[in-house]
Amino acid sequence: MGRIPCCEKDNVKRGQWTPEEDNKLSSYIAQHGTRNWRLIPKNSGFCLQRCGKSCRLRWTNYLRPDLKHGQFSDAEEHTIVKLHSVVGNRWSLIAAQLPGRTDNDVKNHWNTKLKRKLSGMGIDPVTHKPFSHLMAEIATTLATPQVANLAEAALGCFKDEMLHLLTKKRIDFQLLQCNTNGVQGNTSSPYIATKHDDNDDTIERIKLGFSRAMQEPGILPPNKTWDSTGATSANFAGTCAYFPSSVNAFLCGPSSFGNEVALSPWSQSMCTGSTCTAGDQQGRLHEKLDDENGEESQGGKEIRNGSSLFNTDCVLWDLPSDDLMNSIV
DNA sequence: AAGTTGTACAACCGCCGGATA
DNA sequence: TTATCCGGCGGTTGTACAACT
Repeated sequence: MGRIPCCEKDNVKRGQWTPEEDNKLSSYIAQHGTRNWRLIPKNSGFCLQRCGKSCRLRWTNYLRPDLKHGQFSDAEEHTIVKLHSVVGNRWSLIAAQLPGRTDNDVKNHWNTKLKRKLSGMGIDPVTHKPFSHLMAEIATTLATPQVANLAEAALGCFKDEMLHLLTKKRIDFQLLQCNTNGVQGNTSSPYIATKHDDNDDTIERIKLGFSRAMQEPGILPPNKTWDSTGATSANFAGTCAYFPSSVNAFLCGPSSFGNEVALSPWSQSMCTGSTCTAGDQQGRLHEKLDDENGEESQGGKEIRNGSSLFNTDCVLWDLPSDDLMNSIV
């Protein structure tokens, strides 16, 4: 029963393709097409010691003559972000809307650049919503004791990033700001003064502030439904008041949502490693909550099947392209 | 100059649904 | 009918190179 294997698994070459191998593969496909990948390495005269699967990947991601190999244009990036807000990580669907780009190209570009850009703007790259919006949404669904746990868990996620920021050169910028114009507060601020010697204490202060903010009834009404259409920084102003400005830049995001995205040196830098991971976790939680509420997300069945996928007027992510395309780093 | 860290991207891995012997 | 393979997909890893310390 079944089929014969596509190749001898222990007799195939792996790793980088050589120009000679590329030439062999291209020549074969030029003559015979791409009908049956498993036959390509076997066919006489080509002697490609590659798995058929590897041949297919090499062709579709690199050798295909209709591929673009240059940098992504602003328009392409904007398209990727918009489509990602609708269909999520369905790279093949997104790539299908970008002639000459492969799903691998799109995926790599998203992971190395676009995701960071969004995070740097205070937007969760998974849900395409402001981080602060997500935090508030999650908090409003929980009872007060759970909020304390949430604060603990969230700060656990953020701790690495916080430590990084509080101990690296970016603190110098903050100190410089304080010394030169005094806008950020006086230099005796306990948050600013803890440059190297008091990281744990700083984290504890942040955690305490976060817990207090989340449990403050006036700030986050327990049963209040977040208005996604009218959310502004005012919704979170009370929460932000508990933190030093540098922490607010992260927890509370840009000065206002939507069209005005203020990119402080702090918010710009908060987009790597654990922060993005935290965002992912929040995004999944948000999706889970939506599912439990019986709401079919934009990535639902009709989207997944969808030939009419991109005819939708539902653009969840609607920042001006200039804001998006501004380089963060 | 050497070591470290960050970035970009090619390639691989494992899973899934459909096809096939 | 069923076991197995193929092709496609998304996630992850490996590596070369650049930038930084």
